[in-house]
Amino acid sequence: MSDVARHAGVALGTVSNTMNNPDKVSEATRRKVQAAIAELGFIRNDAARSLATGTSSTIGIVLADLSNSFFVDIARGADATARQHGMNLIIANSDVDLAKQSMNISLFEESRVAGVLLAPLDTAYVRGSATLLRSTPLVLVNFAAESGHYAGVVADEEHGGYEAAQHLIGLGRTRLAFLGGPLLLTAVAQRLEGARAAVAANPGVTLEHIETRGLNIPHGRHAGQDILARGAGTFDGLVAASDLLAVGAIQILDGKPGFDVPTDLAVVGYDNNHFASESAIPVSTISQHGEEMGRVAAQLLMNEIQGGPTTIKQTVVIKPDLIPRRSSLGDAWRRD
Amino acid sequence: MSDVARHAGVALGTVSNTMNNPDKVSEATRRKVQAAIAELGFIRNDAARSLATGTSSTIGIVLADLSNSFFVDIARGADATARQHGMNLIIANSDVDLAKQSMNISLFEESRVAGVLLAPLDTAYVRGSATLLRSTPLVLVNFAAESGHYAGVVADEEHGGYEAAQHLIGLGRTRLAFLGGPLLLTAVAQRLEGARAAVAANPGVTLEHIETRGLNIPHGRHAGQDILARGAGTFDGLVAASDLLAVGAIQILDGKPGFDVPTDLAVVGYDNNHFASESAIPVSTISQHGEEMGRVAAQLLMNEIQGGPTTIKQTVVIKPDLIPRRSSLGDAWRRD
DNA sequence: CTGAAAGCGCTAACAC
DNA sequence: GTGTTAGCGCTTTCAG
Repeated sequence: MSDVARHAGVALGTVSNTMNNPDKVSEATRRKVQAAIAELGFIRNDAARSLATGTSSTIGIVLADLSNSFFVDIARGADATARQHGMNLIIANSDVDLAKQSMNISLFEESRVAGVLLAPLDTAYVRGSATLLRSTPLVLVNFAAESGHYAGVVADEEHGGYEAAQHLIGLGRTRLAFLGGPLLLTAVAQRLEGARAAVAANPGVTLEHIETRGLNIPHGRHAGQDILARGAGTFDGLVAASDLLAVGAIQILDGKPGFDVPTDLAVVGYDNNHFASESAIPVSTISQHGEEMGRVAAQLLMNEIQGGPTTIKQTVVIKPDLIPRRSSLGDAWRRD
Repeated sequence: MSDVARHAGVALGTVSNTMNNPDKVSEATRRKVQAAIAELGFIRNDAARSLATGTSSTIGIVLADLSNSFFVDIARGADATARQHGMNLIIANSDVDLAKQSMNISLFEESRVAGVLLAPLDTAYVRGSATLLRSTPLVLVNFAAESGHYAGVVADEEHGGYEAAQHLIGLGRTRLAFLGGPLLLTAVAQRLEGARAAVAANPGVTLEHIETRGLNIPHGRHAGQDILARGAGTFDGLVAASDLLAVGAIQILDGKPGFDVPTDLAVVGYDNNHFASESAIPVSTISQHGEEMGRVAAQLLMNEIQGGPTTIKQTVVIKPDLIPRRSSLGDAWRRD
């Protein structure tokens, strides 16, 4: 930086000021300094800067699984509001690995980011590792903080499950199945609770839980075989805990006599996975609004960064919404 | 850190050593120090550390579009080899925005990462911004550096296009169409070249280019309408420049008389998009091996970080591979 | 605006 | 192993 100062024929402090307090520097000298910066290819050392100021203008987000478009949406939302506040967002991927998640958190902590957003692996696996961060502001995304120690934003999973089941019931379906598991995934358990609540509110409607070992397409295909074995007419409505599950089941069932989708069996998925609308039969789904969750989470983090540790740690709940498509509406649905 | 030293009853230098040169410290004192660290919740300040050493153990990757699973694969591959070398990988998303891309590069440059990987927006839009980085080692992914100033890893797009067309020709198809555009996307242009080369090598086979305005599903649907208008039998094989394009076209064409896929029209896509195997008709595709590209790119970067600026800037070419599925093989194909 | 200087938290080198 | 110290590149303050 002193090179720049010499090259521009100004004082070192003036160089610093043109970068940080441009209004304290006259138009003319500012341009001289910037010319020198460009000429020398000077790049300010952010490590030294944040050492000196004790602050940083970047925030980090730790994502459970980048392969899941839901998390990418969260990151995109967080990035948008971070930029609005003049901050940068950097991402670390835990890749469904608890050890990597811890490393990523430490990484951000040690590099003294202004704050961190954490979209952790599913709750059941995390509970217990209560103390996540002490000094750095931390906001949880898609995870309900137990202790109230952290601010956060979560989706109302139960509401989503309720909406899904209620949609099918509204279409006249009475013999429902809920596809999903394992139940130690709290999101799945809550979605099931919501579906049960909808059924309980509608006399004459039944719901059976078909537990799966996971939420991916192969699990859906496996469950599809089970449903097939139960015989046509056993169910006339299917709530799947994920879009992938729904697609897998549809791949097996649709076309088989007595299992036409949606005539014999109306299907609703969950997540609004990006390809759900492009699969063999576009899947009705529950959208969790990942991008909005990211925006809100980043906003909570900004509050905390500015407000200090006294800021109240609120948890914002985002309501998911139904997006009906062909798998439940049939020909009544049309693309766009 | 001096707090830790006092708390453990050792010298400041010893604390530094237990973290950086554990072998220079006796077992006993090392444990004392670590206990103090845990007790005080001490977190080493990486900004100060990298200021003092002039080095960093994290590398950054700037990705053109996180929504595209190809880039996520690249990041995953890079992360794997970075960890093998004891380094951390942080990600910044350009979100198909040139301005964000520049900001992200500067961000990493200023934070003095050990090196950066850049998977940039398509070449045509980037050419000209020749000087990307001076001081920080930089390796390009999925982009052919013109000047030889940067190391890089790219896919052999022409080979991919050749393979796709050759696959159809091998199946006895003779009236091919190539779907894709705009041609100022160099990847598309090169894939088309490859397809043309395959056709030229096989007398009696023809290929017509149907230009699209983009590579997404709606563009594919639009092109599908065009093909439909041309009448049944005009084409018997279709090479699409992306899986999304292929899916869109199939959505329109399959089922229409004379357009059964693959009987009347065999289709090959490109990218091995994660959902390509789960669409209405699983799409044959060309896989670019994103994860391997990421691994190789990170390895090149490691070489450069260790070897200094004298390291030769090589460009590694990864050959894409055909993954045949139902859209070209028909019933001969079985899942897995 | 200049010029000088203290200090951010750490590493690395020194004599003991 | 200890205790001390210079210095990484920047910000910030102060008198002029």
